[in-house]
Amino acid sequence: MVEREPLPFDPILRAGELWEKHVGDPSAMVVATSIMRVQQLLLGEFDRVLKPHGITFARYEVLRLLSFSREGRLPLSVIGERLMVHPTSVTNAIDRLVAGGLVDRIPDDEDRRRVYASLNAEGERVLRSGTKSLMDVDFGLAALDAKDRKRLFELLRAVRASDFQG
Amino acid sequence: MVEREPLPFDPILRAGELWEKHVGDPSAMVVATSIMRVQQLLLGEFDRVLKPHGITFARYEVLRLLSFSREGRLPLSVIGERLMVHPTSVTNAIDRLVAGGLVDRIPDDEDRRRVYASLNAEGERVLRSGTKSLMDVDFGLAALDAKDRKRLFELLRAVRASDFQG
DNA sequence: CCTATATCAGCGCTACTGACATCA
DNA sequence: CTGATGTCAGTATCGCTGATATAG
Repeated sequence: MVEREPLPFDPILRAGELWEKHVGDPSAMVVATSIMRVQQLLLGEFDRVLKPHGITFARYEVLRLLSFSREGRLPLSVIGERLMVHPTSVTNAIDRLVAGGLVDRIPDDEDRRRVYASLNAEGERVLRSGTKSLMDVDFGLAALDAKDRKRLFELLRAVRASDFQG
Repeated sequence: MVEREPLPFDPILRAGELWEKHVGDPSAMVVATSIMRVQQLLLGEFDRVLKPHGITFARYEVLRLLSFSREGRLPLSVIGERLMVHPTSVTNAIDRLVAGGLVDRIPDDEDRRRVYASLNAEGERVLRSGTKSLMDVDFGLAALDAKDRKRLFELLRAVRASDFQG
């Protein structure tokens, strides 16, 4: 994130006005651009508050997913499926979590192609402290009240409808 | 983007249920996670439809910004300010647009520290065809009607309020 | 044979830090 | 001198392709 003075105008709103004049209906363009910018703002803040804990937000999500599983461990393929990331990205993320001492790789005796990623005690500690840091900054969404969060969640849910059934 | 079968359940909704049980109020977490996923979906689709035109979405945004300026050219510092990206990222993006023959670098005679990026005829052609491709897929937002787009824009605007005054 | 799981090498992209040259 | 502009080297992250080993 670059430190910057606030602009004297909303750059996306301005782009929308020019788009309407020169191209046509700006409703989809301004929303898409807003999504990109908000994601950049949030991810920047998350990585900044998680940095003291030695993890990125992507790795935080892996830790959280593991902690929510019944035995604190999941096959790498399942991790990729749930977090919607590429298999090689999962291998890479687990490599780094293992190197950081937060997760262990455990081979599956029943299906020997499989490897589990398993949250260990240090991983649980880092997950707890990282969660506290993220909640302290309200996940970057302090500007929204409960009702707004619910509306925003539902609107975004419609956009990612292709991810799941029902 | 990985080709994948839709999950039989919404993974973010499930994470929210578990979060509520083990951590607390999930309203901010599920919205933040949704933003990350929707951004990933949209960017994947944009880069896929723009690939035949030889540009990424980031470079598309530079072309669009230049085309909206009075003379089709802007100093690199202004580009970084408007698109909220790091100065070195601007240099990198312009490098690639120049290499692709879409933009020219023009030194400023009045302030010789400055360099303009200037949209050329080929850049205008690529911008037009790229815009058509993006509009053909409705910027990934075909699931939302006009009213939903407006509501989503306003909610996201509150989150990025630190970017601008007013 | 075909498919699934995980890994590895390598490439492209973006973001950033730190350093630097140039110039108002 | 101070501060602004742009560039460069180098690093980190992530996403992907293609290939490979292993196993069901």
